[in-house]
Amino acid sequence: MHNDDLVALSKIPLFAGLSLAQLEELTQAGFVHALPTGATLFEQGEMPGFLHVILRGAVAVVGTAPADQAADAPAHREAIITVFGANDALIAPAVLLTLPYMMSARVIEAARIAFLPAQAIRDLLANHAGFAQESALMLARHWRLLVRELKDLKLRSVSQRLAGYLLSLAPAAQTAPAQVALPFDRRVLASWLGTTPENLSRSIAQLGGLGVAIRGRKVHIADPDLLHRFSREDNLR
Amino acid sequence: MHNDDLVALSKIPLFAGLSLAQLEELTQAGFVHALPTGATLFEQGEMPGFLHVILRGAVAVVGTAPADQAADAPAHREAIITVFGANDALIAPAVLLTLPYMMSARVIEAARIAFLPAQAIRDLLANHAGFAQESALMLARHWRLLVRELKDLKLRSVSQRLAGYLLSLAPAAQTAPAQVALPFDRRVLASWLGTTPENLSRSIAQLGGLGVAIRGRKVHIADPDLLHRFSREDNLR
DNA sequence: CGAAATAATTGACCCAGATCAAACACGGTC
DNA sequence: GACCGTGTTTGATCTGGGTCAATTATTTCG
Repeated sequence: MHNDDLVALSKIPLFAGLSLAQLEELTQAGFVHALPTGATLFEQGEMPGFLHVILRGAVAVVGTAPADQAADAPAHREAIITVFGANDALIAPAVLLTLPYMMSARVIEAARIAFLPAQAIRDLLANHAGFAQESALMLARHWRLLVRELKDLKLRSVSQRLAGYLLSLAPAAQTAPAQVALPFDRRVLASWLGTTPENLSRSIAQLGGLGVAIRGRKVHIADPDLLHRFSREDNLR
Repeated sequence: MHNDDLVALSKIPLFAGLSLAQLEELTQAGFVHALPTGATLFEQGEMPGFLHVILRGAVAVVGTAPADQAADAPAHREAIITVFGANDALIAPAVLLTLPYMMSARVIEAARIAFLPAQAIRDLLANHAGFAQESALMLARHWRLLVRELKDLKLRSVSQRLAGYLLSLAPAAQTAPAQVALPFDRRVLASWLGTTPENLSRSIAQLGGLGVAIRGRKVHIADPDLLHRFSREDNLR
């Protein structure tokens, strides 16, 4: 494993408590891969072999509906459950519990990813108090992310979710007009927001009436405050 | 705190690693309340003061949409995000991270609940390796529960979710007809499944065609296997 | 550069599930 | 047993968002 990668890992809170020796032992049997958009890290149902840590890029975690084996096969559906970015560890729960993945993971933005052996991670959890503590805190944060998605899905419309998402891209600019860039293509964005590309288009058009102009991946938000009120977002993260 | 309660707590994996002395210290500043259906444990937005552990009964965790302050107030919506039962610890993430609750908690089945001071829990996380490890494992399990709900919501119909829920009530009876009882009233069930009571009724009627008879809270499943195929559930928990 | 492939938008239509409203079905209580 | 309130079902209608299909950008690449 390259030294830069080791340094990057050591800066992630989850591993910050490890001594250099421990970190080197952990990465001994691990490796780093650069993966292009579209690459699959693992499939739903597989047993986890590694904890994946994203050093750069982004990975979507997608759930796939059990295929219908009826004669009129209806194109197996799938949905992005959540997206992980740089410095995130990918699906620790399956790794820690030694249970099969409930979802598949696909690279959606060219990524550099560390593969750390699952057993070594489990050993760390059992033997390293600091690691266990950081694991708990990380999992707690991840839990809250999912809760937010669940609340969004049950309580807000597609347009509201889109509005909220656009605001989340803008760095805290509450009143001044903001200019942001969409990090993903429409298909990914749609699936993440829990809708279809067609509908996303319509929602984008709808937000035009609230001072949002989107051309390509460039987004101009004329009045963040107005948008925020429309999105009906609670501030709870 | 009553001694029976102490014993009950000590049997929960999360606290199993504590010595008797540590457990007593933890419960020193805590207490146990018996709460009727409808009681509220905490509200969305509040800062957590306690970790709640359910000794008996059940608690629903509900997200509420920010009220619309427009003139035509549209009855503030809310949705059950998940339900916790006996031996579950309620929303450790907010407690561990010292962040406001993202949801409210309401008793939906007469409950006996231990209130453990949040700060004591955080201290345990920092100082007790076994507790930190068990916390991580518990949070990992909870994460997978939410993932399942998210997948269900995005990929399956109300009837399919209902079918899956009914099967989850029946203890592993894969082939033989099964008789189960709904633990909650229709309103709660509907909200949990992500629908309305009216629609739940219709879904119930629909399942009649698959050998499911529901009268009151008694459910008779004539052919669990048929129901299972209809529900299109993957076995991933 | 221009053709082919891919991505995004637009339009027409459909459907699962929500909403509104009314009719029932009960368990309690007196 | 009659009364009342709550919980449940049924019916009619509406609608957000999905699906299908055709069109119009964008890329990608020879």
